[in-house]
Amino acid sequence: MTPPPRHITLKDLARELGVSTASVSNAFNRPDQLSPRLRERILSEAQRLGYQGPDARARTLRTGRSRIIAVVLAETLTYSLNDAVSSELLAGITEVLDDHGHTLLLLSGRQPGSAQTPGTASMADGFIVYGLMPSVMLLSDLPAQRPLVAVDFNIEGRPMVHIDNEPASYAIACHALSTPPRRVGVITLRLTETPCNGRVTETQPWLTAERTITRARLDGFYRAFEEHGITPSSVPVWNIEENTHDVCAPVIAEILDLPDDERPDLLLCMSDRIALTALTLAEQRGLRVPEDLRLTGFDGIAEGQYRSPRLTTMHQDSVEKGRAAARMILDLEPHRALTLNTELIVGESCP
Amino acid sequence: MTPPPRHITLKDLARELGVSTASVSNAFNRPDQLSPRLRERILSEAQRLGYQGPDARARTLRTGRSRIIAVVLAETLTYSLNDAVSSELLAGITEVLDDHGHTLLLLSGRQPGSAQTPGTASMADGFIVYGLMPSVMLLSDLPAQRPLVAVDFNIEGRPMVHIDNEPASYAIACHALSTPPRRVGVITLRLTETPCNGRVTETQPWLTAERTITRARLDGFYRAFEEHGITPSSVPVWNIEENTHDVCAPVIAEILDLPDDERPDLLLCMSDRIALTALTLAEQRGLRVPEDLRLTGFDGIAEGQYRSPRLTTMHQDSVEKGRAAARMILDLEPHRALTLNTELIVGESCP
DNA sequence: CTGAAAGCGCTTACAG
DNA sequence: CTGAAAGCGCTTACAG
Repeated sequence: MTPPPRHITLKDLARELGVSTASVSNAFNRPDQLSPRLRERILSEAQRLGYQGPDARARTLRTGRSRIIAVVLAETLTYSLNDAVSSELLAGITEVLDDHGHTLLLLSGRQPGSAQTPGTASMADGFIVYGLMPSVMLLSDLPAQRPLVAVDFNIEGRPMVHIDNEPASYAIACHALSTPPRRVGVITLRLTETPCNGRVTETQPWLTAERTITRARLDGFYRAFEEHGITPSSVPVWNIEENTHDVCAPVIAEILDLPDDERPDLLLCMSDRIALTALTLAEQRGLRVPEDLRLTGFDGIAEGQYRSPRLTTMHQDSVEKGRAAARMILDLEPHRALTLNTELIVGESCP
Repeated sequence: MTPPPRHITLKDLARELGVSTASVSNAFNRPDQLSPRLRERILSEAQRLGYQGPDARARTLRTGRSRIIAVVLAETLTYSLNDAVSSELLAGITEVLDDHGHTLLLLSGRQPGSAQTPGTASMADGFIVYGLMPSVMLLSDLPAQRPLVAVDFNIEGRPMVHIDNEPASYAIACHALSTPPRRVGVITLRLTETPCNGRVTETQPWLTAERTITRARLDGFYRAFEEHGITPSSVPVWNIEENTHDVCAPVIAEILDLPDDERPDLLLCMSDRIALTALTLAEQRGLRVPEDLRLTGFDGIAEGQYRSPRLTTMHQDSVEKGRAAARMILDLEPHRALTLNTELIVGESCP
């Protein structure tokens, strides 16, 4: 007896059974291409020898399809996995991929490591790109021939899934301004060209609307301000560099610790994460929400609703965004620019 | 002029340049194996022709290494991506993988789709398995020869990363019981053999300690009860089927809506998610925490600390768990059973 | 320092 | 219904 080979292959199995490799392959992949009896014989012998089925690595090279879809995230993977909005997007994507026998590979456009191995990207059959790429991974590093869907931003000539940020922001600002504030403030995300975690001054250049959705959201706020007799340039803007509690907290603290006659009594925040941080810090300072401070968020994440006061926010369906992007990448839906609806949620933080 | 080929390969490039395929391969993979001049010539011609570098699919077959590590999650991907604890684990894993040029593939042991394509798993160089597998994906479907690290449970003969659940639970229960409660209750996760979302009765069979970490945690609670003169069997136990707000809420509501003389004034919860849901529902009912109800959690997720009252909980470092598992799978650390420390966090929910 | 050649494990027209 | 043969795109000893 020879010792069993470390690694049994389809060819080994075919030789063992005295059939061709084609029949073994067909036994696993196209049951209609061989007699049930032969198939049964092949499958049971495979089981006996511990052959787990055709190797995905070889199949992928041969067929040109890996059944892997890569999601390229603009932020770090650590951020994205812990952020409610991108987690929901990923959940929506995986839901559709899984239903269709595909698997998710996570890539980051921001991680230093990714630069070392641009190669792995070429494993994927298609790409879903979420958010604008910063410097590290250039879109041009992705295989140009393969399908690609952009989420929340536009790539010339590529399908896209997004929401209409300007009208959504306009709507929530109008709701908030329907009760006139004494002083309104805005907290933005990634607005300035150079990093700025705090009050935005007149002199700092802003990113263009092509580089950040913050611009479209700010446009919506400004339109509402003007309609309510507020001069946009008179409204203070604070910018947050990363949408996490730890990065938000010092900026929010700075705002809440302003003297009473300077502190806004209405804060329009560009994410629920920011608004929730403001809520916590306000409570810690004994500021009552909404009596002393009204707050609005954006996104409509669960955490903002499973609490009291509930957040007033503009809900976007990130799960559906992910599903739609996945359906397009799998060609289950026509490639196009798809705009999803948003919905105002009125909670107690800004009735 | 012939039209440019759809897809340029290493071989095309070599022919174009009049060099061997070996030199082109070396230009990309082993700079020391050819003269700088030739390398430069190859690289610039590659750029000119739009060749993005050796195809990962072919390289993977040839070398036997994909630089992909699969994480197999016991829960659905949708749950795992939205749960703070597994998100942190994934973040820890990706951090290490990325630093070493590897990429993360997400597999679920619970998704129906996975069963259709057991093949994709064989793309991965190694596997990190998180939590006990339910019926759908059997561990035996994974390639037996490849490295595998188990997280939070034991697979005979395989390395593992976990925490010591019994002593950790004992410690937090002792802290809580140091102020004697009038009535204590326990809320568990996945304790019973058949699904049960609510009060656990005497007759329901429990999963064994090999099947759920809940048993070890309950053992810790019971040891503390006995030391504090409480008969474990007298303590009511409620079980939660899934660690989400929506599944927790009705069970918690049932507990909080008990008549005053039956409602526990101390609830030991097996996760922060459960305890946070209890906190919200208690607040909504005007129950004061900790005066009317003391609560402890488990896990130490950020959401429990960025609020007031902060949760009293047992912190486990899920990020480090992920890092350790990833280091083992990449052979950066010896394969063994690694037990991480836990730390009691005393918040206002149970001072 | 460079090139010719074998082969990773599979799938798929195609012929019988 | 079954089998012989080509080839997916690359890497790697090995010879020169």
